[in-house]
Amino acid sequence: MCLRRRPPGQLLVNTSTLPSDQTLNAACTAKRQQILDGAATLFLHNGYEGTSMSQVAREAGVSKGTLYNYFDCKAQLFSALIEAVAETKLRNVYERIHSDDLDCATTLQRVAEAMIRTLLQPDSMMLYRIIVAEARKFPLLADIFWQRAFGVSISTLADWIANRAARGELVVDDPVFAAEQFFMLCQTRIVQRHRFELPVDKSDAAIKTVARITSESFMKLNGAH
Amino acid sequence: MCLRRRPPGQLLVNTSTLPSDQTLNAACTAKRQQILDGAATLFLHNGYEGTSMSQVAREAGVSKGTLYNYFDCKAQLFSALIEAVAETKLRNVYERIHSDDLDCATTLQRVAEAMIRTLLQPDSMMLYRIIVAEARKFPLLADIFWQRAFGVSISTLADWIANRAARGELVVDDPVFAAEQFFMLCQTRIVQRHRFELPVDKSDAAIKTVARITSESFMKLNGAH
Amino acid sequence: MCLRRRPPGQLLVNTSTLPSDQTLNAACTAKRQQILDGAATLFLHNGYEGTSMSQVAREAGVSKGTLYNYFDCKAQLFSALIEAVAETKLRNVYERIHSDDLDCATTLQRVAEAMIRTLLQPDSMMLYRIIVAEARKFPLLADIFWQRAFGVSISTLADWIANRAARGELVVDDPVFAAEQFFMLCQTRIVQRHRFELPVDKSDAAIKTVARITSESFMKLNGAH
Amino acid sequence: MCLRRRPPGQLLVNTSTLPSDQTLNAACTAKRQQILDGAATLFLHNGYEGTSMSQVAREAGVSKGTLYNYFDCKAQLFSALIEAVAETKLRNVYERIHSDDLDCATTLQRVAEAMIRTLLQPDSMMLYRIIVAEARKFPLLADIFWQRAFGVSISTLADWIANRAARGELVVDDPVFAAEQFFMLCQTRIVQRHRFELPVDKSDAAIKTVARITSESFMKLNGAH
DNA sequence: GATGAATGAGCTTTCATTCAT
DNA sequence: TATGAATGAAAGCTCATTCAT
Repeated sequence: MCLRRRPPGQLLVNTSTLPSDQTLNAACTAKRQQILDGAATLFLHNGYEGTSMSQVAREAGVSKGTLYNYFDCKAQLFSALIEAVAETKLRNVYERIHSDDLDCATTLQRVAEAMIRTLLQPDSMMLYRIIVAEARKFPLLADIFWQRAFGVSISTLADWIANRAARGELVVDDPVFAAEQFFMLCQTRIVQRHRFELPVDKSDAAIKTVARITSESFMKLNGAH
Repeated sequence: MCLRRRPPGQLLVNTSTLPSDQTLNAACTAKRQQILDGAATLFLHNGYEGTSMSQVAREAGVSKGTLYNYFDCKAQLFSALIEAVAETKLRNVYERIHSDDLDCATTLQRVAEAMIRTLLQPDSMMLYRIIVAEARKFPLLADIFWQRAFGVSISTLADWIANRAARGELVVDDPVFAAEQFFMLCQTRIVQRHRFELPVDKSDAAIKTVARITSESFMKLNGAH
Repeated sequence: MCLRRRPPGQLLVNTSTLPSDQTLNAACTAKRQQILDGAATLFLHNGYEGTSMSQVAREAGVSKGTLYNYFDCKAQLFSALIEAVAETKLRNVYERIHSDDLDCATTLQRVAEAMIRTLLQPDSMMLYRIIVAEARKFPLLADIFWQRAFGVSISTLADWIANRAARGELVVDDPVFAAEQFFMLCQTRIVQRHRFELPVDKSDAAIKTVARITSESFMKLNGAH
Repeated sequence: MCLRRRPPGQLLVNTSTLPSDQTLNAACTAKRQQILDGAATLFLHNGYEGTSMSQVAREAGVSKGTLYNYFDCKAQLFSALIEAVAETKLRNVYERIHSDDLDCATTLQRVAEAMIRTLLQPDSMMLYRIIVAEARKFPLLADIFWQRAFGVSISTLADWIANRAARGELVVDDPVFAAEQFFMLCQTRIVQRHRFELPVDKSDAAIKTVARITSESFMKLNGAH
């Protein structure tokens, strides 16, 4: 048995025991991916407790036995899934950051807009919900999520900020902290309220406005003047 | 065909049917409170799905039947609990705001510090996790939480900001948005990372530093000069 | 607000979704039959509400999980059982009708006797009790019971009556109504009283007497003279 | 404790222990009637298992404690109720029989019609369902029902038949059996089918037709010619 | 006598996991 | 390796009955 259903304390999933990518042959990987695809649909819709292994098996088109050939238990499947999903979600945000032939304010506004839109996507929103909800049970998960999603965004932006500071366009002591502030400011109003399922204007115009204010605020805080 | 346990759509709990603050007699209230206390311990530790009604009964020292005499179903108990908890959690934050004979920067720094400390408390942290996780299933919950916790903090701060702007100490177009930005900035680094269970310096000094930076940032954005 | 266990209205079990007589493989059918056998014992003894799924599982020698692998819910198991039982119960009655080289009165007396004996069997009696008791909750059940049991008997007898009328041995306007009257007359005294658990002579002789009177009555009502 | 919830064998309620009518003071009787009225509504709508003591208490406007002051257990309350209800239900049927200044056929047709209408009433129908369903568990109940309802009707009609036979209008060997046959014939088609919740024409015309056929049939079987 | 809060066994149903084929 | 039938613990919830007030 892998795990008790309702663990009294922490539910530790040692991700180091996951079959790592390099040692898997192709056929195995294909089936594994098939399972992960099915799992993604369900976990991101219904959460961890709301998804049953039978559902995953059906959705993925494999038997329950096969499921357990590839993943030792539900928690491990979940971990593997979040690992896979987190990686791809915020990619377009920091790709945006690299297109940096524009002035600071404009770039930041575009990044802010991309960030807001990404965070509002149903998948991302659900991912955030799940990670925050299950972070205590799956501490490694949050770590993975941070490293592959938020963390990457922050360090990418921090690098960009340091670069612009070097050029004299910004004046920044701690680029990482500044980047973190920037991402927090992005979440003002729309993202934050949407997380609480509160009614809020999520129109294009509203998003652009928050993005603009965020960019302007950042420039006020860290601009060269 | 057969009754589904997990409804596909929303699980609406009409909180207006909760025994409200009418004149419940003392005995009734005492037992009710006893149940809520037990429920708090468990729900705030293990989340909604992770807590069973049997556990709550045992923890509260009552029988399952008694549980259901006071609350129609698990969802309603949960709702009532969150309602009760949310109310008390952020109270000290906005009480801090009213002690306003100090200069802006100092007041804001104290508010930021109180906010950070509150959000870092295990209960608050768990409350945030649960609300975000279950907001889809319990839309009214998030609403309550917002109205009694975050919402109150924001509008209290917004009022203070408007007041200081009237005095000429701040220059602010949209006091509510400014307040929302302030609270987002409070969550930079420590709170945010703690939510993801990432290692982060949560020392007094670290908290004071983030509070100071937050206050300074706000003043840069909205100060009279 | 919360999910009610007992719906106020009808409990519809769409029997068309029951695994029908398709080509179920042998193993599946064997286990299914094993469950139905256990269910028959209990439901026919204790009725629908008086039988629990745990009891059925124990009686059938399977786990509760297995029960639910074969039947979606208690109502469906019950429906499937009644469907299976109803079919076999009255078969020997209408088989009796086909042996028709005898004169009318003798044939009818034999049919009446078979009918009375069948209706007095503990299983049939209990089946009648259950169907009548649960007809409101399971309208399709009564329908099935009628179509496979009483209905078949009536239409078989009605055909026989029409045939004899064509031969000039009977004079009948409405063969179906005549058949219905015949079956009601069969239930006079012994069957009726037994249904109410009243003391009544159920001896062979008594049965033969009622059968004879029934046959004679029918001939008086519909005989050629 | 009065009775186990799910009795393994028979559920005997010794009705001789019911507080008999003469020894009860007025106040007590009033409350008792109040309870029985509430119980009638529920038991006749939802059956024995489908009715809870809490519901009865609420419907009757008394506390559960009071319920148990007047009736030792659910089974006894149910017994007392059926006893009370059965008595009143078929009264109008045999009252019809006494108005006997008409010719046989007409009287019988009126009695048949009254009988059919009575049996089709929702209360009577439900009473029949309940008695038949619970007869095994409550053997005394069915006895009571027979003695106060069906039995009275039969013996009243049998007396009338004997009287008319003495007048030479009928030729009957066994008036009781003839009466039983008459009541069975009344149940042909409409009543029988309605018991199985099958669709059937329950119009005034249809009822009159069955009543007429029943009367004619009886006259054919037992008329003076 | 009347109340209704409290009890706890029992109900239907779900689901992670195993294992014979 | 893949299957899916089988398991059984545990879930949410009900209800006849008791008893302190």
